[in-house]
Amino acid sequence: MLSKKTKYGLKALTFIARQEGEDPVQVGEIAQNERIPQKFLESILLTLRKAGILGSKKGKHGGYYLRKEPSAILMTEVMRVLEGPIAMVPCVSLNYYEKCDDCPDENACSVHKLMIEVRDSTLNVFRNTTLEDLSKEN
Amino acid sequence: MLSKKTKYGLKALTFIARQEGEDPVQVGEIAQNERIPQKFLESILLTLRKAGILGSKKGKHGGYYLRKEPSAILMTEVMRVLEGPIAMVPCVSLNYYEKCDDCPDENACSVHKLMIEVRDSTLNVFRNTTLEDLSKEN
DNA sequence: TGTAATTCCTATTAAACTGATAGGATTAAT
DNA sequence: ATTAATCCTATCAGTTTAATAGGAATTACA
Repeated sequence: MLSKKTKYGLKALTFIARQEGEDPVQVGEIAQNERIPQKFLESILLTLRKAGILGSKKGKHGGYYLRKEPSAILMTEVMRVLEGPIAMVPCVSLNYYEKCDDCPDENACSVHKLMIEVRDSTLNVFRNTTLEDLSKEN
Repeated sequence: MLSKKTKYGLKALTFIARQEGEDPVQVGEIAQNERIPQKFLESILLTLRKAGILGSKKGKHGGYYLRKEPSAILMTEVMRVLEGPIAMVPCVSLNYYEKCDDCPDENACSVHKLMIEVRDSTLNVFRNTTLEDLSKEN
């Protein structure tokens, strides 16, 4: 399941991308338009900022803005920040690899084989989708 | 993340498939060989039986066996039984569709678009993988 | 210089889910 | 009968998720 955190985060990024060129976008405005609990959204945008995807301006008239062009923001990056590893199993993760304690031989493991395929096909989608793609109306 | 339930279930099915042609395979044997907590595995195999993937024989010399050829058991079926919907979001699920309460227009939703692509690519893997594929010694 | 508006940070919470265990009922072979 | 297996229900501790609360820090601007 996709967590609400990720869902909200993606919606917020899309919202900001659609405003681009103007002033920073405020959490309150996003929350209202996308029907996201504001306090929850605050913490999500903070995460995206710490990950370097968003920048922020504090104080009155503050808000959030993209650090890169929407076309330069890949879903691989966003999903890893919000949802964590893309692989469904650590023993198949590119960025967060971990050996299974049970499995004696990874290459003989049927789950391992299957999960590599799932990872690759999902990765293929995320690598070929940018925030710009998400932001297109239609 | 793939649940342990699914991971254990897949390993167990693979184990049974590799024995095929002989007597029913006992939970204890699978548990030992695959290092799975036996009681937990019992409940998993029960689920697979109720879903029609496994058959069982009770009492002494009892155990579990496949109801179909390994080559006829698709990962779509197995994964749905063990892990639930393949889609990461209900509004994109083929078999368990549910509307989002927040989203006013599904077709305008950026998350929706992305998750359809992920679903399709994952589905593509599961539709083209059978238990026979998993069971091949590499 | 003060006030309002905003991000930033930490802590807490209720509910759900996960992984596992416990105990015994039921069934079948010998 | 006895033994060995599946079947079934309940329970539990731990983790995660989604959300809330409260206020500190920062900035615009009158």
